[in-house]
Amino acid sequence: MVNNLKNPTLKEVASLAQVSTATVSNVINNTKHVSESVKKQVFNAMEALNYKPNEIAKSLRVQQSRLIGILISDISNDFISKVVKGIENTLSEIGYNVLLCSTDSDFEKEKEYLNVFMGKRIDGLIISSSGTGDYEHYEDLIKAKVPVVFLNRCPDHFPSNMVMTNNIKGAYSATEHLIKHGHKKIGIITGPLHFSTGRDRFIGYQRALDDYGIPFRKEIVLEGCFNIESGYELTKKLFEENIDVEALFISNNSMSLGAYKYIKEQGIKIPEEIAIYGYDDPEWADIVDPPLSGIKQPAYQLGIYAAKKIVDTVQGNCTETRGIKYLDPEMVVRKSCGC
Amino acid sequence: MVNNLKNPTLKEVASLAQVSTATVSNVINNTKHVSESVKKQVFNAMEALNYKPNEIAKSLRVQQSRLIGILISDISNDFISKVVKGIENTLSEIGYNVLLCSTDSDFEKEKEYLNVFMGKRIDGLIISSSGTGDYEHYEDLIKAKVPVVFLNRCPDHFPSNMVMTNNIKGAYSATEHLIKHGHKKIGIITGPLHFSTGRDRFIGYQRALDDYGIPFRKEIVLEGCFNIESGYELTKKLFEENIDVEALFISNNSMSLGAYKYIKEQGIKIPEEIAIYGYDDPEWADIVDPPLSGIKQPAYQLGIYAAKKIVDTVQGNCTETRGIKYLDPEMVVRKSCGC
DNA sequence: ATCTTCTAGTTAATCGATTAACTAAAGTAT
DNA sequence: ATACTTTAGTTAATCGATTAACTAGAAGAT
Repeated sequence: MVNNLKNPTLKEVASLAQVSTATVSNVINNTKHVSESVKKQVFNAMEALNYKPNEIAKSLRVQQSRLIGILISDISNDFISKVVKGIENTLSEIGYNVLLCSTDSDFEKEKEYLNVFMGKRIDGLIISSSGTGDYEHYEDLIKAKVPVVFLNRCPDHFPSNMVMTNNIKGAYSATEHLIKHGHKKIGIITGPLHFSTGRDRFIGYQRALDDYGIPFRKEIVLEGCFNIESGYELTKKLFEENIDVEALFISNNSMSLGAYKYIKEQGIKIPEEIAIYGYDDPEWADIVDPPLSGIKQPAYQLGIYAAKKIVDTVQGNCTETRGIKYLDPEMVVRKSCGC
Repeated sequence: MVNNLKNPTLKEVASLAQVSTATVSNVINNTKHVSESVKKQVFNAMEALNYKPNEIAKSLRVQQSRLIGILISDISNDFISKVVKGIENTLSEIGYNVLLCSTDSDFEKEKEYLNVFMGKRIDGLIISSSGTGDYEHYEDLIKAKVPVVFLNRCPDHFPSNMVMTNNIKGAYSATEHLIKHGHKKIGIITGPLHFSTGRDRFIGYQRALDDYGIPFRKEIVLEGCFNIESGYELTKKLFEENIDVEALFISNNSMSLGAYKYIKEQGIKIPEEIAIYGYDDPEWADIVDPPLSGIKQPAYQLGIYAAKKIVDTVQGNCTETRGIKYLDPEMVVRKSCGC
């Protein structure tokens, strides 16, 4: 009797079907013509043994793992998880799988993961991470010629393709909208300015002020981390220090949540006492009071695009090495801005 | 010169260090005593070539992939993504990696993924999925002796370990709390009753009514899917059909969001016109008006526990085959219930 | 009838690691 | 001095697939 604990091998299938291993392989992969009768024997043998090809052995031989790594800072972020969903759905359709790594923006962890990725011989990598803006550790990837696509947060001088939303444009629209409501004293709660997301949204904000002739005031730029706590603390600071501001542009979903938390606690009125325009369009945006106006990023689409791009690169159908694709964000106007 | 496009192999390291491949392997894995001088030669050679062991080759030889599959319905769900984060963080520390598959509760997709998993020879699998309550397709896993841990949604008669929150208890507490507010007409918006989560929360609800001598009324049980749309539609139905209800227990975060959406739209007053207790504790719970009372599940902890369990099983340190671990949910009382 | 081409398969090397079995040299006990 | 252990390494088989190179027989061309 066949050993039940071990998976049957191609060799066993071959011997049961009374053909060579080459023939079995050719049947499975449709790589050479095989007569119908022999095919049938092979299929029968596969069926009888409940054979499942060992993809590890295949990977070793053909030198590709069919694995795409995803390096992200935090899978539990609303926006990121939608991106990942887009990536996963797309890749699985093309026959690739996702190796997920969540770094918590920890530099050391990120470095370690890169080594794991190289060890597992991933075919390509999608990166939406990096806490510090320090990118030396990506050098190894470049050396090893691992195809990389950067998503949303992008290092400046890197021979890799990038996919991102047009953050400058989005932030510009939000700020412009507040200006059109008649506000001149518009503050910003921003994430780290060494992230491209943080920086670009800040630039959009600045540019809108500039275009409308509103002088830039350094004291109403509040920089923190892209998380709930930071949103809360900076809003608190704003009000406790009585900073002279009528409206606020907030740079991402988590920070908006934090801001709302403080504002609700204190019973401050939106938009009367402070008008708000956020970035991102979290699912809770239309059930809070007042509903949050935001800049909706096409998260799922972003994932799809990144997935397609990395596969194209892996398969050599994409010769571009520093292409930047911008997807446009969308204004979702609700009430928090004063509309 | 060494070919730069290909990763250096252990053989190349061996030849540069002028030792056998066995010795290099022993140095890397610390499997046999090797003299300091030889060790140094080997390390130098590794360094010089920038050698990274090929984990695929290793996997083939030692017959383990160090890969754990995760089969989930939707990574963009708030609760699930936290679970996944817990799993990933825990596994990566023990040297395992996560192969992520999101099924959208699509039965065919799930079947396909199981095949992919078997092909990739994952060492173990964590499942929190299955749309239909149909579990035959897991048979193959059992046959192939792939260790499985079920998370949160669990089939009834399966020789696998399970990790879940005590849904009955959580739902009981929520319902009991509404009863103690003096309500007798308490409806439920529930997910599919063929999911163990749906069913157990329903049971908890029923049991609480029973214990307090409140007669069960079939017409105030509204069953739908665990998503926003369903929460919205069922709430709409409730009010449009003028069903006689003072309070509502809502079975998960997405459905609560949908309910709030409808209620806000219609300007219905919570808790005066309808008191609400939800399941889950989404991040927006305390910024909506009134803040949502909920049953908080230890999502991250659940992930940690499942990860540890699957590794223990894989490594043979866990002989249990049908252990069920319940983690307790926690009541978070805010204002929507009437407090 | 002879030579060429085509068809349907087989044989065996290969991918890059691990590891059981072996060996030569040095150390130790009697 | 002899026999036994220990030490520090090597040799070669192995994991399970793919695939280039080969082969025997049938078909087709002249």
